[in-house]
Amino acid sequence: MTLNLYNTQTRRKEAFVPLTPNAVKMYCCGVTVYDLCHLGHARSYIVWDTVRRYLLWLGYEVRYVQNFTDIDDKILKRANEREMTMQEVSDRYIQEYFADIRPLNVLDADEYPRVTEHIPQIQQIIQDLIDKGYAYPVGGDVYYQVERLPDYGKLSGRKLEDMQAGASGRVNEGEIKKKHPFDFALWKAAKSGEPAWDSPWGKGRPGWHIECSAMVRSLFGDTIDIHSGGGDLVFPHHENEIAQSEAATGKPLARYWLHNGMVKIGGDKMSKSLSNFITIRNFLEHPYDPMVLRLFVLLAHYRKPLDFTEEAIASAENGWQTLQEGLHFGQRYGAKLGWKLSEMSVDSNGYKERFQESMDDDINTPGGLAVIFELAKELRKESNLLTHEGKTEIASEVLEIQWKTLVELAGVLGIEAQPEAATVEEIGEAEIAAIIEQRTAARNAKNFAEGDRLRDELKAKGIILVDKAGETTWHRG
RNA sequence: GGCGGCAUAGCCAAGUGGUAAGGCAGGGGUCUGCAAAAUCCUUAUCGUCGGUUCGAUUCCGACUGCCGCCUCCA
Repeated sequence: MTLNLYNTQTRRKEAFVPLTPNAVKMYCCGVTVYDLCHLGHARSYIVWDTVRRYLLWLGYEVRYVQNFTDIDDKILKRANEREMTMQEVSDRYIQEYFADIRPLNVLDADEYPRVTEHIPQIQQIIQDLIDKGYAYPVGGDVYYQVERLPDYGKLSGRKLEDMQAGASGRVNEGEIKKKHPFDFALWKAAKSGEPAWDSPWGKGRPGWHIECSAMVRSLFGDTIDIHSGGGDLVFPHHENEIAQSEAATGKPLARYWLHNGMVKIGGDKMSKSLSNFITIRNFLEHPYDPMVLRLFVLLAHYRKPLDFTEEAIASAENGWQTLQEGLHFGQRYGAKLGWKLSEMSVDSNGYKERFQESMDDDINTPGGLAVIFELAKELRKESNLLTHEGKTEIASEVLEIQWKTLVELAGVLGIEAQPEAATVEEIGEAEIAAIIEQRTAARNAKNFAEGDRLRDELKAKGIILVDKAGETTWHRG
């Protein structure tokens, strides 16, 4: 089986072959740290984390790097508003990033390079571009000259002459300095009061796109395997990264460009500028288990738009309950069934194969989840039988393999259940037995109202009664 | 204006040239005093119109609708 990934640059699914066998160099565009992360960020990092986990599961050695953009106009603005330094703002929101993203079971990156820590490398690549004639300094700024690169626009599939400058309605002043409207800043001259670094072109700071080019080159070398990010970064950000890096090195920047679809709310893209975003924090305050969000995201294919609705979340929440019951099976019944918890990797009924088949097809997580749900539902059923009937027809070893397969495959998607908390002993077994006895008496006397009342009384204390022929058993809900 | 994407059941969502996974929600039956659990059954001609084909939801074209990007953006 071969992993196929949809490459934005070629607009096709392509067989994934890393530059170095068994090792994957993956770079993901991170956040600009001036505010809390919203559900769009959550989707993006859950998706790329899942790709990373899948590659690991396939046996690749993955080096995953994700940057923090800690120099930016919006950070400066926020710093001024709050009378903080730029670094105080970015440090704060880097902390917040981890506080929000880690609970989603997104693995930490191997490295988190920051722009402010790569100024020399950035200046070096700018100098290289000037030396090679791809960039020009003007009055303290340095611009990339897009017309010098014949294939500028190859990632996003556009031509300079087709684009409408300023179509987004956000054109800055200072346009006159540029030779072409789509030339973009590699280095920006310092304005008074802003943090600035010395450079051959005067005091200033880096432009937005150059950081990724510089950090990729510095950490990985000329070419990486996978470069990922949100679909809204295709143009101009990634297009410009390609322009910079490939002009500077003469080598392809990335072999596979992967982009996730946007999260929508009420039909529109969730974004800062539309002020229609929900932060991860707001969402989890509901409260929802973070796994609900992870499941919601993975229930859709990563490249498609994902509409955030209450109904879809409710659906994910119920689905999570199902998965959780399957995932808890081992904890609940493993010991009782005499599992030895030995290492075994027998694939039962081709579950892993079917899972892999879906995931190999451009990370088709909905297909992978179908397999996971199948396992979880079977285990939930057996769990119910054990709880209510005290027995199951399925051999213990079979259940053990199924459960391990479930845990393994769910884990590939980063879906994990917390161990069930031991229930607080609000009520002793003797007391329960006494109430059951009272209830049995009431029921024998056809006083079902009293019987139901006693059942509800216990239910309120987390005790679920099950009437079977001749006896009533109980378990903690 | 340019580039790109999407349209599948009540909702979410995969997928395939030979009559469509999965999740959520719902309906009906068996069992039960009622529940719970189990179990059986049940809910789609895949946006519209053409074309190619023995046959298309799946390929091609047109149309309609929605969305994203065109120097803030995950």
